[in-house]
Amino acid sequence: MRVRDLPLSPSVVDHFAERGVRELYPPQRAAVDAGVCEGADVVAAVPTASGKTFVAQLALLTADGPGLYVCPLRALAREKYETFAALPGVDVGISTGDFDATGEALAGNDVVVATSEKVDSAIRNGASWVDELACVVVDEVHLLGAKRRGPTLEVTLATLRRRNPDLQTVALSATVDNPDAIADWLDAALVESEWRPVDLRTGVAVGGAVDFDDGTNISVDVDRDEAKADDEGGGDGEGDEADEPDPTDVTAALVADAVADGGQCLAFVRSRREAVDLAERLAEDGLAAELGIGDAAAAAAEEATDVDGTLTGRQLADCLRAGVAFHHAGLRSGHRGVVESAFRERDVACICATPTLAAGVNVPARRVVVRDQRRYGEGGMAWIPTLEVHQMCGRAGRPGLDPHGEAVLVADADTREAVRERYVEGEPEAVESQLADPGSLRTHVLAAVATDFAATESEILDVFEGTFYAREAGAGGLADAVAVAVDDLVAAGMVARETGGVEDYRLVATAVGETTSKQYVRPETGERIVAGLRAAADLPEATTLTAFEVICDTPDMQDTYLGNAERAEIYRFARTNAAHLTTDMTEPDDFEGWLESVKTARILNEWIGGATVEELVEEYRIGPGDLDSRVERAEWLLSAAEALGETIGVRVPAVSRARSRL
DNA sequence: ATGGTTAGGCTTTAGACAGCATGTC
DNA sequence: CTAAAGCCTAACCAT
Repeated sequence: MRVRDLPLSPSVVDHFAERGVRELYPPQRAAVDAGVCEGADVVAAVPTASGKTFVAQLALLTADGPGLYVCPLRALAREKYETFAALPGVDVGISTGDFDATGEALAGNDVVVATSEKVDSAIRNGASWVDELACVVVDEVHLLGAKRRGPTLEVTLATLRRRNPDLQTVALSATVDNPDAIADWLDAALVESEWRPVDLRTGVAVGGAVDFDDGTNISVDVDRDEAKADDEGGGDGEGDEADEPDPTDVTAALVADAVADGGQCLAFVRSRREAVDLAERLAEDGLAAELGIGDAAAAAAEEATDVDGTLTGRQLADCLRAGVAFHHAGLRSGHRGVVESAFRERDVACICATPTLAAGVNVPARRVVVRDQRRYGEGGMAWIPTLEVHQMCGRAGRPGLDPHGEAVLVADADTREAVRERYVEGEPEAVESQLADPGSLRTHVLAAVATDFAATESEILDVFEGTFYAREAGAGGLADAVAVAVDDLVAAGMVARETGGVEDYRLVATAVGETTSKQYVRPETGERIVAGLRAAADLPEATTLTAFEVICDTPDMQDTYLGNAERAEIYRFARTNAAHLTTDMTEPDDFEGWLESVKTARILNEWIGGATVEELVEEYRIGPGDLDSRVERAEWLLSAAEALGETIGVRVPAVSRARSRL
């Protein structure tokens, strides 16, 4: 099947031809056969980089009206925006929290690219363009199973479809265990495929020997570092443990092997620090020395240095000069951008990364090495989900550049079988709805009431009827949980029962509930802010610290790790500033959590007081990127606080002061 | 006394979405 | 239901 046989305009056909796209890949063909070009609902569960974007473009270009492309990451939204904008004759708009092409202008676009939260927010704020859509494409639908963001996605999709029954829905998913359930939910045709444009072989490495799933194997020389080699000579009771090479040495050898062969590599590790350590080690090994990476790498290092004078920045620059980089969420977006583009330009031979890179922007490599398959989480060390490891592995293989991609999981003799079974042969997990989570349900129940979509519990259930959860668990499955959510919201002062008759009442959002929903904060956050503002108004002197304490002590602010060594210091800080804090230290519900909030508040307060990134990063042991994200959230939450203050008629000047100083 | 080594204990641990109204080059 | 690695310090050992 050829592109020019599709119902596309000649200029679009030319556009694709210029990029070498003339023939459809098998999964794309299957999607066309399923009717993506004729308005049919389609779920495509296919591997990363097998041409999902093209399927999205087909749906959006052939739709009879404006289209919406929903994706989970802002960086991804930006990337898709660029590729859609390159299409001839298509007006594209983008709408994400950090980058918004003016609300009303979106109505005029042929295609809008947005994050799911932004679409949800647009619905809550009554944006008109969402009702005029002819087609919605949801990328990475398997995120339906994500703890907090999954419910948003399914409720948003359900709402869009409910308000617009003719809406064509196209959902793109990674390969998961139950794509049929997703297709069933959307009444869509299912396209399932394992096909990839570049073959991928996955192997398990024990020592320097790698066995791939296609029966081939390779071996690499593992240089052990001296310290390990030394203690092997001395130890006697260790037995065969001496024969067990260090996973980091194995990883380094696998990376060096790929690089020596002219390929680029991604190495995934468990923590940020280990990503940095590994990158520094590879740089020291002179990994990319003979690659002639020289000038361009120096330029990238310079760019990294220009971002800030942080320790992280200096480490990154040093690594880049050696043709290596690290990548994790503690990096500022400027640093991430430098690393990503340097890698794409092939000025970097290897990126050592945490999972940020697994699902983010496009950075294909010849070989992917997954050093750690277990990671610390709630409740100790746990296996990383198969889906996630598959996404890391899926980054291997660059079309047109590599004969095939290679993914190598580093194991040892004891774990080899478990790793092989779980990740090489194992199926990815099934996607499960998280909507029943009380916290999520509360926010979406409030949204339904606040937008006047529902005024009774049974109407709320109607709103949720189109949801993945309802399809899986049955319509009545949510009734009890919704009743609890309503009670909670009434108790929180977000929703009121307006009696009309004896047993007859209507649910109405209170002014506070409405503002909370529109500001897109969770009900608990709205509640905490309202209480905080009232308390702040009673304080003899509310300062910017007060404002920060209030917004940091909410579930919408990410918490900041509080080390044992710092705890006493933060405690003292809280005591000496007790007059400016809204919480009585002697009887907090969650003292530890509150102390963490105080730490975050203190950081933000010093930030507006003129402290530099360098100082704060040093003093509070957080990454530069962590500071940025907290500042960003603080801006949002302070504006929510201002809006809430207005609706309850409590003015706290410190809130506005803090906000303008940010 | 000095220097070096080791055992044991303590600390730390992935990621990232959202509002809104103006002003500016 | 589930951990592991780095760093610091104190103790210990050899010279």
